[in-house]
Amino acid sequence: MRNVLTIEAGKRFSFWRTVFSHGWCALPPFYVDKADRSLSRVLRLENGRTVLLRMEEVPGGIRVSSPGSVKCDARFRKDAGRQIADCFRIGEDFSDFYREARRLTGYRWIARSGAGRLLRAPTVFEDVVKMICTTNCSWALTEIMVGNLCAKLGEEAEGGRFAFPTARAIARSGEAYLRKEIKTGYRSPYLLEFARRVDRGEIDPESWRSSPLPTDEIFAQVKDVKGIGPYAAGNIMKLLGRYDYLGIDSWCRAKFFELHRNGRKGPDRIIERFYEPFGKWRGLFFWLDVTKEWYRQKFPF
DNA sequence: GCGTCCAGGTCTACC
DNA sequence: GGTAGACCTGGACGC
Repeated sequence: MRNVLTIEAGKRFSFWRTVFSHGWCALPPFYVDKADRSLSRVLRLENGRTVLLRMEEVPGGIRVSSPGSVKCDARFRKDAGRQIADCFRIGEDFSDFYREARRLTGYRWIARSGAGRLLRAPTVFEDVVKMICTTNCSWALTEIMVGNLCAKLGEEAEGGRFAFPTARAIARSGEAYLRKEIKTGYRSPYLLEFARRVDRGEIDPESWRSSPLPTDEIFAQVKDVKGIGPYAAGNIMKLLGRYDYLGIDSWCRAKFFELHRNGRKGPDRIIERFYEPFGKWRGLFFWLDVTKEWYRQKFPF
């Protein structure tokens, strides 16, 4: 294993809080190795090559190493460093969020622990495809769908691991193939249409991360993708760094009513009203509220 | 082992 | 604008 890069992340950064921020770390081409205390990921470089990289926590940052024979020049370091920093949201400013969290009783743990960064893929395309694969099914089925996408349509990297497929690879696969081999079921035409529009350049999801457009306009563009409804769009917005939407699913809904209404159920507008005072950070406060116990349960060490 | 039912989020048709 | 039904799969359950 060869050290290839160290990414500075600052004092407030928590590697494992970010890795276990939600379910993405369990979906290929991310791989958590609890025994090795590392997160691996297959990256597609700008030169078209795919590499498997291993990431581990070091004080104030992330150490990146490679099990393979990657040419570790300045161009590689810049490219891989940018992609990994993007996944871990290193450049995102959370100071306003932490200031708000410190002000609120019951939420001070957030600033103390460095929670709040949600792990994301290097590309918005991958995040959107994965989010469609989380809709209307169990998590086990999501794992099957994403696993098949990588293993059957992604490019092979070192160690028998696969990259996430490109828009072109999905676009060329066909609906029958997606249904039969990838097990994406009725979502197949949605995935196909999205991949084809991206491949043809009709939509540019990557521009959403840096877009100066108001949040509601980006939300409308995200929701314009077939197969993306309020839940999926709200969560994609969080991965774009905009936290105005809650992205409520059945699990979060049940957890909220368990935490705040002694299990008494009600309509979603009760949840929306509860988080309205949290302003532009409400989506993040909502997510951290319902998943507060996750970290203690999932943290491997 | 087989059949049935249910959960999960979004789309479309209909009122 | 609101609602019902269809979409597809895995898992739970009963026989």
